[in-house]
Amino acid sequence: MKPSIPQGTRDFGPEVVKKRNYIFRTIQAVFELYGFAPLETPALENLDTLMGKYGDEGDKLIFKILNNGLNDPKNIQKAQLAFANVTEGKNDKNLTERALRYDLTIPFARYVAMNIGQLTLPFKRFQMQPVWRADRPQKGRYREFYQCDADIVGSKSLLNEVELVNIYSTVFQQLGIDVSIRINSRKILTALAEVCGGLEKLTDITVAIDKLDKIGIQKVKEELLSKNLSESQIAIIEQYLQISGNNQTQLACLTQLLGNSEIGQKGIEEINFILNFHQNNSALTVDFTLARGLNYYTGVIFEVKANDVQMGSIGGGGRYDDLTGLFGVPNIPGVGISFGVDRIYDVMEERALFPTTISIGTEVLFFNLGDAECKTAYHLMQLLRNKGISCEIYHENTKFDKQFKYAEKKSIPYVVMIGSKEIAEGTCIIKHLPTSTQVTLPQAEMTNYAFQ
RNA sequence: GAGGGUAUAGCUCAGUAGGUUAGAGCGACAGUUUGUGGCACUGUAGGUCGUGGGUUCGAGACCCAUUACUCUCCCCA
Repeated sequence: MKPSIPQGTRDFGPEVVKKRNYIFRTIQAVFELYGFAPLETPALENLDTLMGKYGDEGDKLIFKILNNGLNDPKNIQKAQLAFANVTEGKNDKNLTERALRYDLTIPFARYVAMNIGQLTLPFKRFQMQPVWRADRPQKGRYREFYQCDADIVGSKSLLNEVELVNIYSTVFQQLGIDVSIRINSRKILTALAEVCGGLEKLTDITVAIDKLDKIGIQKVKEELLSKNLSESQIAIIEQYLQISGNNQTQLACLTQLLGNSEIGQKGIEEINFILNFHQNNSALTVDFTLARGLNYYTGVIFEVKANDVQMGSIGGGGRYDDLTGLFGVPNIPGVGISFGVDRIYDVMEERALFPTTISIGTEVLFFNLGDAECKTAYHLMQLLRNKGISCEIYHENTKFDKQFKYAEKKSIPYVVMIGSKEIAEGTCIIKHLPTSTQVTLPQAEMTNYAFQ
């Protein structure tokens, strides 16, 4: 049998894991710096928990897990009936009642709803775990990928949004990725829908205008036309989409267009509040075409894209006013952001942004030059390890050539050579491979040598 | 869910209008070199050309099917 892994999943080799961990470490350190506490939830959730939370398209992409014991005689009939239901597009508990986590936000909401009595609000948590989507894989899109989320629940304050923007800026600055953080408010989009065709058109409108930079104004208009919007309504949307200029100019134009709408005004105020805190943040730009697919957002929404790289968004998030209401605990507002680690990795790889230092593993290789020599070397090596220096000893007594090549291949900068001559003298040779220089030291002084 | 592309050695790929024993570079291994690697030279190993069928005197190449991978659209991190 030819070994393989499922489509859209990946193995991560040692070098890749080191680089990924660098990203995780960076993000986690910033999360902690801003006062977020860690949380982990199961890979599996009850299907009920997830269904209906991500929109119709989202529901289709949830990986469902087949129940066990379907072949048990007492289950067979139920299973067959259930299967018929499923082929009609419905879910049936007799066939599947668990699913793989689709994102980290809904499981978090579920956790908050279950533990609301124990939590001190506002509750700030971060979570870095894989999620699964039954999507067709392509560039920058995987079926298993990691998200790093930070959310705050139990606070309506826009200060939270301000903080989240700061987290985005800090992380991407530390990683060296040049990004633009786009910001909009669902309230503004709602106001637009109120003016053009009513709230039931909100999704159609947002989906269409979200594609503007991809398909152009003409195609967007065609799509809106096909969704039964009138010419005059489309004209307003076109005006809306043509808003341009710097952040202040755009807001001024928008106020003219939607300022009469109460909810529109609120949206504009929100954006203004955040911009005021970030006057010197050139990465932050308002973008009224930003919509975001997940339909639980109700307020400010974010999306982060790497500049000058052909890649979908590498982060996103927004405010949701009543996510826990879905689980029976109403009136807990929340806001959060997410980092797409896998795409961030791809961007950093493409841009060669990983520091070279993160790939260093073993620092010192001890040569194996015979039984007695090996024993001496081994004890010296343990002394070095006790000082926190990572060491290896070559696994067998073979010629220098091989041992050098091993060190070179693993990018081990130092080798320590102890042969019969050194044993007799009580010395050792430390050689630095990159510079091809070496020193001979008494063995007792080796642990004081400045390996670096 | 819809539509493209690719599949030849461990890796990256050649392979010309179908014609004899399927090639290169890199890598691996061995030697030149039994206490000093990277360089160089020499040599060795490694492929039922994704799988199954068909056309043909003859198929890596052409046709059909199938599988895997990859990209685009929808949607999304």
